[in-house]
Order: sequence, then structure tokens, then C-alpha cells
Amino acid sequence: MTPRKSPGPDSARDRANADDADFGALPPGLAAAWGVVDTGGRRGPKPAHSVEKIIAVATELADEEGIAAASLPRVAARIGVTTNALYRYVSSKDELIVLLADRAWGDPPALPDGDWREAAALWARQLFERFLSRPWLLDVPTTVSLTPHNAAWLDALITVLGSTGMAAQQTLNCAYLLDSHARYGANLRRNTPTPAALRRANPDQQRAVRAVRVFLDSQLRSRNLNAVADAIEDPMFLADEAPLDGFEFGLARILDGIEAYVQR
Amino acid sequence: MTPRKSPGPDSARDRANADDADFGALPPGLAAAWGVVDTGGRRGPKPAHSVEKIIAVATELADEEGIAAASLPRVAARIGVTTNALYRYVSSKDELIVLLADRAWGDPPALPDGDWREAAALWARQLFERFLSRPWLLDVPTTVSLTPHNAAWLDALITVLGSTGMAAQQTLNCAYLLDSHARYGANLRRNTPTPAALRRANPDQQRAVRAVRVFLDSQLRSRNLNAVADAIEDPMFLADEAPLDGFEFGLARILDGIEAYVQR
DNA sequence: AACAACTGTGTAAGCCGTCTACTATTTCTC
DNA sequence: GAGAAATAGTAGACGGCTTACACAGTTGTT
Repeated sequence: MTPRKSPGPDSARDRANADDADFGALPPGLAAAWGVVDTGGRRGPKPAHSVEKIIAVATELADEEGIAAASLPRVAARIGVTTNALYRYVSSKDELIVLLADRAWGDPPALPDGDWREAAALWARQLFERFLSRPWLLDVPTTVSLTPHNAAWLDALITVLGSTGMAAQQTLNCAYLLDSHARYGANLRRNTPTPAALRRANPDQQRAVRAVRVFLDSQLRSRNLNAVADAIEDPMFLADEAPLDGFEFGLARILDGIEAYVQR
Repeated sequence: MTPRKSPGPDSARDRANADDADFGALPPGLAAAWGVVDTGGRRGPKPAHSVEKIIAVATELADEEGIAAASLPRVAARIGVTTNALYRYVSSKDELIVLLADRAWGDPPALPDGDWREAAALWARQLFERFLSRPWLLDVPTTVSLTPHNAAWLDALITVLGSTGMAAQQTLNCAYLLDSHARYGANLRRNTPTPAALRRANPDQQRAVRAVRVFLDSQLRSRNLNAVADAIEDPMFLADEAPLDGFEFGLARILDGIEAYVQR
């Protein structure tokens, strides 16, 4: 590790350096997410807080009120410091978001060895559940894709899919297919709650959802978009226990498609 | 149309009313997107501008510099008015974004009647291309889902898929599957440009992409995430003309899965 | 034709967010 | 113990969203 030379007040960004490559060119937060920061040889007072603590508080706020609540002023206020003190730990808001998202991914599940299809389905279901439990993760822009936990999930799936004998690129494409479905399915579920979830909601929310339904139905039909209108007000869509969940249905189709490709 | 009674300075939101339902409970921009606004019986001066003009300017800005550039101050400056004058036309930033997104969707393509599979593939490819040509559309939060153009796309696809004889809910699920793939595939393409696109980029961007690749490879391998590392630096992934595009590959798997379901 | 009501625009301001100097203080090292 | 270095605080710039108010212009009514 090359110790920094430049004196004066600097931010956490200046602590991120490397052996040879110029990490300054990396997207914000990427180096930090992979733990590539210079933590040795500090001289001044010990930091009163830590990046982990900041991320934990930001996670609390995001869990409570969504990703927008994880702002630097609010995190700082909850910790008990001023906003700018956070810049000693995190070089920018973007970096905080990247770290936040990586932490929210968590560790991938252990997948069984034998049946690739069963393992892939388990993977997708677990990811789907994770997105449902942390909806704000869907709001994190996906410009920076690979962080440690993120990559661990992908690695687990690729390892499983690799046992089918597909080419590496096709394996990756299949992995993205399942990742996409988990993400998009969770987003859809969030936007269109199940009847059971709707019954648990506030009366205000219930009324709002109903108002949207009525409004959309009238508008759709007045524009002759009857196919959509019919699908949306389908009795199955409003039934209590959907006979076949949308996520599971799509997952089965995708796995069928992959299986057909593998067996050819 | 019930004319407004309340006097005093009011925003564009107050113009959105209805026959009987309370549109005030609708999400911001939804009523405006469907054109349900009270445009009759104005008394004051003619507006010097229009909502269409504002959306067009915002689209320009988004095309040039991304969705963040479509801010009210910048739109107002380009039109030549103050920021707050926009609130006579649009009730909030969220409403502007909804209108912007709906306009960007545009009209769906005309789909052939005979072969549902070919028609669905065409639909997905067209949507994919549309997302590529307007990448900022991927950054629009999808909380408000159904706006006129949006719904027209969905209607076209559902109509085609309905010819397979599937149940309404399954048709909708399949439609979401294809929508998801187009959206997510375009997002992936944007984040990981093709070699050809990379060669067209700035030297700075090329260097940045290469730095990320080198960094990720070393980090992935040092954490034993070799499956991901191998997949990413696969020769096929870096080849000039990919033998099978990721989007097309996934599309074929999805359509295969749907076809197998239909034929059963 | 004159008045009143209403609408569009500008000015000003408040609030929140990110981020950058600068200062004071604490702590580690020599 | 003295100096150096890092941390936290203060102040502030800058941009974005939004509201309140005053003014000017237009339209409908008397």
C-alpha cells in the first residue's frame, strides 16, 4: 500500500488507492465495495464511527421510508454527527448507495448439487424474496453491477448452470434471464399488491388502489384497449389465492426454455 | 365537467377533475397522462406555451444528458420562462416525468396476425430497440405503470398472445415476461457495451471500461468467484460479432418456454 | 363600455439535498 | 512532551422542488 502524500483536508476518496492500477478511474463506490481502501497507518484520532455503522443506519432508514430516506443529512442526524462528517467515511452519496445495495444483497443461498433446475429455481425464489423484503433495492440504479455479494449470487447461479454443459456465454445469458425475472417480478408484485396484501393495507391505500382500478378501466375501454382491461380485471387476478402465481409461472416458462435448449 | 369554484392562485393540479370519481386520489400524473384535465372555460390570458412543448423540451434534455437533466429549472430556462411558470402546466415534477415517459414509449408497432411467436418476437425486439434509443426511459421509476402508450404496447402484445388460447392471467404473465426481458436486456446492454460500441467510445471511456474489467477480474479471483470471472472474460463475450446476442438468446428461451406451455 | 373575475408570469423565499473550504480539536508518533 | 496528522464542526455555495404573493393581461358579465 502506498501511503498518501498529499496533506490537508481530504475526503475518504483519497484513501482509496492501489498497488498499480489507477482506481481513481473506477466508478464511485466500486473499490470501496470490494474493500480496497487504505486502512493502515492512520495517525490522528480514532474515528468515532465506522462505515459499517453508517451503512446500517442508512439501511434502517431505507427499510422504514424507502431509498430516498437514506440521505446524508438524515443518516448523519440519526448517528449524531453533522452531515459533512460522513464524508470522512464515504466519498460520495453514490458510494454510500453502492455499499448499501451490496450489503442488502447479502449472501446467496446454498444450492443443492444434483438437479440444476431445482437449484436454479431455488436461487430465483430466494432472490425474489430478498427483493420483496427490501423493496428499495429495486430502486437502486444498476449502473454498477458487480459488487461482492452481488457477484457471489451470480457466481452461485453460474456454477449451477454450468453443470448443464452450456457454453460460458450462454450460461451467463441464462443467469441474467433468471436475475431479470426475480427483479422484475418483485417490482411488479410491489406495484400491484396481492389481494391478501391489499386487505392488510390502510383504508386510504385500499381506496387509492380501487380508485386507480376504476379509473384505468374506464380509460382503457374508452380507448379500445380492451385486451388490457380484460386482463387486469380478470377474476383470477382478483382472486384470493391465485391458482398460479405470476412469478412462479414465469419461472417455470424460463426454466422450460433453458431445459429445452440444454437437451438439444 | 364541473368548473372549479375555489379562487386564488392554484396550480395545474387543481384543473384535473372529473365527472364523479375523485381523481385527486390518483398518483401524480396519471390523470394528466390520460388527458383527463379540464381545458374548457378559461377566462384569463392564453397560455404562451403548452404541456406538449414542455414535454418536448424535457425530452430533448433527457436525450442529451439523461433523465436528471430534465429538471424544472433547466426546462424552464430552455423555454425562456422562470421555473415556477411551469407549474401552470404541470402540477409537479413527478407528473412531468410520467408524461415524459409516456411520450417516450410512443406507439406500438403493427404486429402480423398469423404467427403469434413471430409477432411476440417482433414486439420484444421493437421494445428493446426503443429502450436502447432512449436509455433514460430505463431510469424512470415504474411505480405508475399504465399510461396510454404504455398500455397500447401491452394491449398489442396481449392481443397477440391471446390467440394461443391461454387463460387471461397466463397471457398477462407471458406479456410481463417479454416486457421484463426487453427492459432488462436493454439495461444490461447499456451497462456492458458491445465491443463495437466500445470502439466508438471516447478514449477515456475505453480506459475506464478496461480499468473496471481488470479490477473486477482480480477481485473476483481473489475471492474465488471464478465462475463469474471466467464468464466475464470469456472470448465470446469480447468477440466482435457475438455469435448469439444475449437478448436474442434469452428471447428464444422465453418463447420456447411459452410455446411448450401452449402446446401442452 | 366598465367592472369583476380569473389566469399567466415574475419575484421572492423556504426547504432539502450534495458537496467543498476552513477551523478547532483530538490523538498518535517520534 | 512536541509536532504532525486525522477527525468533527462551522459556514457556505449550488442546484433542485415547491409555495406564496404581487402584477399584468384577458375574458365574461352587467
